[in-house]
Amino acid sequence: MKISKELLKGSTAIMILKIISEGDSYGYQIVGELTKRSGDVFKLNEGTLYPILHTLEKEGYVKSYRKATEGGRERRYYKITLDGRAQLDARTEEWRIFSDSVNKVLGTEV
Amino acid sequence: MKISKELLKGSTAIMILKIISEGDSYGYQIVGELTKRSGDVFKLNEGTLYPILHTLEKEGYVKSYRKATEGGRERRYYKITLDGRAQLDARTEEWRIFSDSVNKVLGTEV
DNA sequence: TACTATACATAGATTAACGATGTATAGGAG
DNA sequence: CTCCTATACATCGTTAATCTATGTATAGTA
Repeated sequence: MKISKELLKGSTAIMILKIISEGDSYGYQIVGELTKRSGDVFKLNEGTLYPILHTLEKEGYVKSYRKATEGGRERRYYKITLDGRAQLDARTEEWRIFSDSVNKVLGTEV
Repeated sequence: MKISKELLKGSTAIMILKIISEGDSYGYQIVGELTKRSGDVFKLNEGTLYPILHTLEKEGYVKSYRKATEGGRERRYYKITLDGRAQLDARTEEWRIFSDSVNKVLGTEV
């Protein structure tokens, strides 16, 4: 099923931050990881991903560095900062409260 | 906690439809019901609610009718249609898949 | 009589995600 | 060697949902 892009709003950045928090990662890898973990539900567009990464860096939640593969290809890796970890915790809690509340209204609680 | 408005996007219309599905309801009542059920997490603005109601009606998911209270005050009640019920089911399922997927990525599963 | 809650409505601003498009390189197929 | 595909990063313009602000009007209360 294709998920409406509107549902996605506000939750994409935190999922990206979560993936980076588990180990330095680069753009293309993040897209793949998100697709895999969500069971093909989320297929992030590059036009969505890269601006988010730039914003996260500008806000100080991640730091990037360039590194070459064995093949000589350059990649831009992202590393989470302390501020980023705090932000991740806060937004994860926010997600929990939000989704609980929606479930209460919809009556889809377990 | 105040929930980021971006998280809300895409889930508001379905919550409104759900409330109407349980009994004819009018604007102001819906706002109050949503606030109550979510435990004060969702406090919908009127500027958000009314355009959504108009859109739901234009799409054929609800039908409205005017009715006066004992006091003589006019209210616009909304009633869900058959199409609206089908839409509610479909979007509820979409929400379930979406939130499951976010939880998978965030590792917040039970 | 004045204020507050109820009740509905619309306009403009903001913002996130999307699609389209562009650049460049590595690796494999032919 | 050449062409094609996958990888890798990037930006621009569009779309859409919500918000804030503002407006109108009436019922009930102080």
